[in-house]
Amino acid sequence: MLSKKTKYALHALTYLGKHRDSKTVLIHDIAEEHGISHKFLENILLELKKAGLLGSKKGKGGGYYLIKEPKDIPLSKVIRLLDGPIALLPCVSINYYEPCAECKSEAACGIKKVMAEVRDETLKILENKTLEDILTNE
Amino acid sequence: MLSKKTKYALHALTYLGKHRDSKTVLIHDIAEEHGISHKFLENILLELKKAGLLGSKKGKGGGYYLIKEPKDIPLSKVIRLLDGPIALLPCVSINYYEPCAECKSEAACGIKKVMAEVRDETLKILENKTLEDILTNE
DNA sequence: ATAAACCCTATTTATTTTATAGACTTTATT
DNA sequence: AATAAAGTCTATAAAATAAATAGGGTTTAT
Repeated sequence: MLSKKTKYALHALTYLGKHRDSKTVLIHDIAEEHGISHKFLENILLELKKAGLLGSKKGKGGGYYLIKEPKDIPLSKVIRLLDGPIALLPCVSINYYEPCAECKSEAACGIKKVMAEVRDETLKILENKTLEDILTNE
Repeated sequence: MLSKKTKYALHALTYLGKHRDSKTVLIHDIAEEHGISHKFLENILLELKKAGLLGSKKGKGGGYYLIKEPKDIPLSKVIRLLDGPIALLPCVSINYYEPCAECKSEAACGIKKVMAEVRDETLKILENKTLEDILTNE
């Protein structure tokens, strides 16, 4: 399951995607729309900005705006950013690799082999679905 | 990512799958092989038993054994048992459905729609991969 | 000058996961 | 019958992670 962080990020991105005509959108408006804590959302939007998905304008009249095309924001990107690995096991993660303590030989581990396949197939799905798909369903 | 519980369950099932010639296998042996806490593993095996994947024999000379064919134990089953939902959001979970607090209308939620598709495709993968696939890779 | 809004870091609180403990039951063996 | 080995069950503690809060800082329109 996705963390609330990621879920809220998706809601925020969707909201921003729907309001691309406005120059900027206030954290406050997104938070209110979904009943999310303003401060919590603030941290999330900041992360999305640092990752290059959002732009912002400071000061009075400021706010956030989408900086990328919705079709160029795959679910895989958002999930990795806020939740971490897509792989089901650390030993098979592309971006967050770590060995498994209980595994004697990674080379001979059937679980690892199968999980690498699962990862590849899952990745196909999550790279293929983008914010655009969400927006066309709203 | 999978919890350690699920990961250990997979190791245990793999171990049991490899030792189907023995009548029973001791918790102790599996725990030692993978350096897992005996007591923690005990709880996990009990769950697997209650779910009908394993059989057991009590008392001296007792232990656990696989009760199902490896090909009839899909990853989806093990994951659901120990980790819960496969879906990325509660509002889209088949076995653990819960509404999302921040969602005004589930019917009109693009995130939900897309996540339902992701769930379906993920499920295909996880129902298709079984303990047998792990065993043939060991 | 002021107020509105994002920026940044740290801390606290809540929740979940992981691990441990211990008493109970069953069964093979002597 | 006694004993020891092994699974059963429930509860609790410890650790880790996620969620939320706090508060001062910076920028900018008016």
